[in-house]
Amino acid sequence: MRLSTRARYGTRLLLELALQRGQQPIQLKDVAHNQQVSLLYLEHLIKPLIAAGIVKSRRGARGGIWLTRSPHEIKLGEIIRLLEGSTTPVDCVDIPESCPRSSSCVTRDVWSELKQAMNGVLDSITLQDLVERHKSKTAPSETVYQI
Amino acid sequence: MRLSTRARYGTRLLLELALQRGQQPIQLKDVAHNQQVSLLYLEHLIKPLIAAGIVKSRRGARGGIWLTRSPHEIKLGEIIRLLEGSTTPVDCVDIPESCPRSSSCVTRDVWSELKQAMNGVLDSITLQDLVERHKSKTAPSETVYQI
DNA sequence: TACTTTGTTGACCCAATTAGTCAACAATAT
DNA sequence: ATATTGTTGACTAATTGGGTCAACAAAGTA
Repeated sequence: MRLSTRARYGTRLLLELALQRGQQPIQLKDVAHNQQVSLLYLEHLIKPLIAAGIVKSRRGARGGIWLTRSPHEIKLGEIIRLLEGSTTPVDCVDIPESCPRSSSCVTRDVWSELKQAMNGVLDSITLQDLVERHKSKTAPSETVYQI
Repeated sequence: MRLSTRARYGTRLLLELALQRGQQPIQLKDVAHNQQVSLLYLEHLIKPLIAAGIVKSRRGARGGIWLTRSPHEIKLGEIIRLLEGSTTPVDCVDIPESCPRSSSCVTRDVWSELKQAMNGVLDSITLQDLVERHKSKTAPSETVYQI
């Protein structure tokens, strides 16, 4: 049940875009550097995100990429499903015809519940949530700070 | 985030043992036939289950395998973790040292919540639950039955 | 005892997927 | 023009998943 690096790197890529959200497009090169991921690899990850319209890009000097929507309108589930294909633990949950047992299979029901639980978690968290969590991790409230 | 066939076949194997629970050991050959899975493959799946003590076996004529515990004492989570290694979506959740970002990484926190949600579902279901679900699927109550 | 049955083990293999690189190309700003 | 930056498709390397084979070990049965 491992998550692919596509999904993990992709999430960090988008988090980076959310954190640096501003006027300027952000360069893939910088994201690659900040997140310590190969630029060549990121170039491929970005494709489905652009295709889905979550990210836009501009080529050429001072080009780059940016989020098209506000971070609190982007659910993690959406990202993961996009990069991972689906969150289903087993094909038969999405495509009943892929297995003749589907209608009578009790384990299939369990995998379906598993998928729902996963989506439940992932759809309850937005990019904005990640941004806030990140801020509170890296810059703890001053009242907490001690000598 | 796909479940391996190990976990799926293994679950079905144990369900089969729970359904046929009785005096006689059950032969792997029969399970393979009923579940339409290669016997040669099942032989390997059974190994960790025996090692963990969930299943016992006897060789030779009229040998076979059987559950050592009552089905309502066997959680699905236990089975999956055994066959899949762990339910963690990412190594760093189980082994923080595997990534230098661990302590400050907000995506790691999310993957950790994901793991917990999955374990929550899987640990709330026992083999006995599966047995009952199976029975109610294959032999629906007579009051429901209609002409 | 000899033979049959059944589980056990380790080595091996094949295919698919994942992760990642390279190089040529297309667009855009200066 | 030319620097810069994203885009694309082909390619490769490594890993994993799924599965087979063959030799072996134990336990019953004639």
